Amino acid sequence: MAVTIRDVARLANASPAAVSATLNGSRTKGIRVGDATRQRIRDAAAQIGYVPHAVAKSLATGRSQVIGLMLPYTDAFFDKNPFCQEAMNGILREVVAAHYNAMLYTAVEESGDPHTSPSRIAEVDSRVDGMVLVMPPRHGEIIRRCQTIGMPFVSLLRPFEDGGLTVNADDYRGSCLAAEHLLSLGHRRIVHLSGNEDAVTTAPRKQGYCDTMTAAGYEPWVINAGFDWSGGQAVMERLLDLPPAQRPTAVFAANDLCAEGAMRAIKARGRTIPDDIAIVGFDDTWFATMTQPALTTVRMPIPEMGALAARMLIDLLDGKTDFPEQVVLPVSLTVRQSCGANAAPAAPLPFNEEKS
Amino acid sequence: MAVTIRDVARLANASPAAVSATLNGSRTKGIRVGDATRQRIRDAAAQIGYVPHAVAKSLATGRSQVIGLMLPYTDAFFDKNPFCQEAMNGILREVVAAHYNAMLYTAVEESGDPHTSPSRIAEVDSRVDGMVLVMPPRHGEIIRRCQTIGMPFVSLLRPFEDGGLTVNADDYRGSCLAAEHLLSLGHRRIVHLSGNEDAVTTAPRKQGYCDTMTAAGYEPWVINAGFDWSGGQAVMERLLDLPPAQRPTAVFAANDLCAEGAMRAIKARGRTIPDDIAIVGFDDTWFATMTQPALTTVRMPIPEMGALAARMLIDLLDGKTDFPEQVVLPVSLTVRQSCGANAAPAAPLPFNEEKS
DNA sequence: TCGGCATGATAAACCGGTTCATCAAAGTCG
DNA sequence: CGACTTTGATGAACCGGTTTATCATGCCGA
Repeated sequence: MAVTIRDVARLANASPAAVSATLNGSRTKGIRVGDATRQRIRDAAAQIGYVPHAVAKSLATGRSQVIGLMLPYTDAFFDKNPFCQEAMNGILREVVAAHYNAMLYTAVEESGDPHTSPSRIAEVDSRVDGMVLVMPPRHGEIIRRCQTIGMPFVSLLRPFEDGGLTVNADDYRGSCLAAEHLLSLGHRRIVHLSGNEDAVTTAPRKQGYCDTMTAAGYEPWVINAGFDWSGGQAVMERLLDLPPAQRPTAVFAANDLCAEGAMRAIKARGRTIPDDIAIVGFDDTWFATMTQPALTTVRMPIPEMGALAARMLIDLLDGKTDFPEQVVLPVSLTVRQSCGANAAPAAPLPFNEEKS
Repeated sequence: MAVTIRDVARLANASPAAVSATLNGSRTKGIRVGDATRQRIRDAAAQIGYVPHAVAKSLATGRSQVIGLMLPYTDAFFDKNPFCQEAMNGILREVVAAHYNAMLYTAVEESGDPHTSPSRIAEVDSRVDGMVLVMPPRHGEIIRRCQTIGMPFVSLLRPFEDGGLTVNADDYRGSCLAAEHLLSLGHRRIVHLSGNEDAVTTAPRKQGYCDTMTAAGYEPWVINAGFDWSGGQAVMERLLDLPPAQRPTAVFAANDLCAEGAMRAIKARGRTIPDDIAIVGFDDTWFATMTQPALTTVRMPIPEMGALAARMLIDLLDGKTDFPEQVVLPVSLTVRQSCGANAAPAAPLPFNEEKS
């Protein structure tokens, strides 16, 4: 049923070798094809609708032109968090542009079933030329597997210590920006809702906040809330139970989602944002514009980070070696309404704006 | 470097055929292996860490255990709309459970570059056993390609007329539910913001609304706004310019995103939802719980639809044939605050309603 | 006229699995 | 005991490409 290279060869009165060389451009090694034959082959291929068999080609060449995407498969990330979506978007842009394809792998959190999970990791197999690892759980295990079978990989959002090429954002600096911003608005009792303990971003985000607070002469105040919004909500509810004098006047959440949870708790108590409590998030995913009020948040260039990781992997596969092992992309602060720095449209105070 | 089946055979003092039969369970046809040999082979394989070469296996068997996912690659869908994310989530759940893998394809809206797009479609190739088409643009073209090369496929959210197996939700019925609900709340001037003209869901959603309104003796009122939130916002702004007596008292948007846009416009004018204008959306993606107030919307079981589509494809690949060509899943109305039917509780509880 | 060389082309050996056809040995039955 | 079946095992031919090694030819200069 399928039309093979030998069919084309027969029709064009040529050899399979000549067909292969012709259809793959002239980058073939030892095979020379004359112009006349070349033309006959092209015509024949077009005539019978020849399409190369990608699997056979892959077996013969040892390259598949496919890169694997390893994503976490938990509600908090894959399902509900726009982060993965945006990262994937950036990755795919590069992958498609480089004429590669993407194969999806999902890493499960816990290997309760000792059969399933190792087998899924084992599937880091001959079908892909390399891997982009988007902060999968059990990252070390996966990396070790890649290393033992010689699979090239680039990690997105993972600690350098695990080895390999990594792309990260400057979490520490981002936290400094957020804390400095809130301090500059006059806040003193600023609480930081920190993220999942096992995430690589949690420690530097915590540290940046703590260092900034301490340097300014104020007490750091950290409560773990996780990356999910329910965590932010639960923690915020407890904080609102405190007597007013001990209550925070500002919240710096580890995450946009967590910030949203906190905002819900605040609004549910009839408090207003940013007047009663100011909020700053982290990530600047697309839905940070959708909260009420719109969320002031630290901007990570997520799609760009994904694109860069993919680009690095593809370069690596093409034999390039002259790039840094660890890339840290800069972050910035996107100021919207939730922090109170921007006057709300209903009550503008245009004369108070100060540049500094 | 790589360890092959022949290495295992040599070490175990057996033939490649025996190794293949042993490691693939006993579902092999003509090859019989004794218990002793079987054990030797298992030991040998474990000892030298044999991992089957998926590409070679694929070439030999003609099956790759990979299914292709064709997704639209436009901002409105892939980037900003949780729909694709949720559908993908459902699809992946089934794919992984069936020990398949997923390969990602992106369909671009317009083939401005005549080179890129056909080649991407041509990549519906030997690497996948079947395709799940998630409402890709230029659907007909892709389907035709699948049909000519005999690639099995299942479509998600596409017209029956294009042929093949399809999974849809009952858009028409959903619109009826929404319109009936608003009518029952006493609304008469209900405007429907309709979706992208080229989307398959647009017509039935429009129709359900119109039929319900007409049947109740009221004038249908449809304005095209598209699926993006900016469209909803722009249209709503124009509507708010109308004199109060002509202004709609309720909006039924084709989409949660579109509904959010409309809500923004309303809130920006200082109007309140649902007291001044009631809102109902469509889809019930996760962020419908995040709007302020929480959005009343028609629930499509998106992950379930994705899972079903994947399940159908896998069944098809396994040779089953006894299922309907066209599946239409039921929809329901999720009543939250934006329609005014629920007295707005001060404390929203939307976090727990993930299961239904 | 002959060696050297560039050109055009091909047969055959891979890549790493699966599976068909064949065969030896052992067990079963009349 | 001979015929027949079952069990255990294997060599070799696939799958559809790529690539190496080899060869035939024509052209050049000496």
